[in-house]
Amino acid sequence: MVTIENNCFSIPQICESGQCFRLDAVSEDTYELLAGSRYLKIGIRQKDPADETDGSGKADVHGETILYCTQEEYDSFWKEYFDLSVSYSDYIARIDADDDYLRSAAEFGRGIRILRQDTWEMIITFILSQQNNIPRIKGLIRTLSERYGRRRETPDKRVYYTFPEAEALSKASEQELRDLKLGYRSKYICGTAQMVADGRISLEALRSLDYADARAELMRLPGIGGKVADCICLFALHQMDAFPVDTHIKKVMELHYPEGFPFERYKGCAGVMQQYIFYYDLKYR
DNA sequence: GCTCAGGTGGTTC
DNA sequence: GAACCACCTGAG
Repeated sequence: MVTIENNCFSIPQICESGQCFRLDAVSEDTYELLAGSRYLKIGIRQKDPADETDGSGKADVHGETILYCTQEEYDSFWKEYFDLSVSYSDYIARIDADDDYLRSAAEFGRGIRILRQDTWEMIITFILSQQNNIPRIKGLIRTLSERYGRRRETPDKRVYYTFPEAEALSKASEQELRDLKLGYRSKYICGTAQMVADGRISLEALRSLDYADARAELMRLPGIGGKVADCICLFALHQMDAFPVDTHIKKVMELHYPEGFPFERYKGCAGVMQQYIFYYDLKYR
């Protein structure tokens, strides 16, 4: 069991930030996370509610997060996964003092972190995300895992399924996937799984490319355009200059940054700013 | 019935 | 290269 006290680390906020589709609340103060073939139970302990005065939803930022894993598992995997060796306060401190909108967004979502998730899992997840809503995406991933993943048990003897390997998915037919309600994305999943399984795209090689090259390489896969490639670059490859622009971000950009977003100023952390904006817009819209 | 949900790919001008 | 449009599905 590992306890983390961090001002900029909130599992509920990460859960709602839309970067991870296998993190769910199972009770008010307990979450379950599936990552690749791993499972993690997470407890949330609030600080004294009397400390919270404005009821703005920031309450969960200050408190303790309990990861139900060994110190060794934390050191070797989860610490990096949650990007906990990096100070997000430093990112927030870089925000333009005159940019009221971004300052508010960052304050509102200060518990968000950019996770370092599995590349293959993000590729499939964000192909499925197009023209789709979050609950349905989660359902499709669950279905795919149950059908093509491996059955496992948690320490509490609860059953879960690992994320399907490219090899396993490459053997599925388009019709099989359509029957699972993936719709027109079925063809993309088939094509992508085959290209990864037979080595036409190397996931390992993606890690060593810079942002522009990784993005271009990802876009060779069917069903992956600029937006989805940016999501994979940010949430899996940790390319912090990736700035996925979906319909919501596009509207915010038009409204608050008609002259263009200052990417130069936020070199190395534009993706974090995107997440603050996305989450703020999602919750405030 | 119609629109919309975190888009992509193909066609057209 | 910008502007269409089809594409599965389920919820409101």
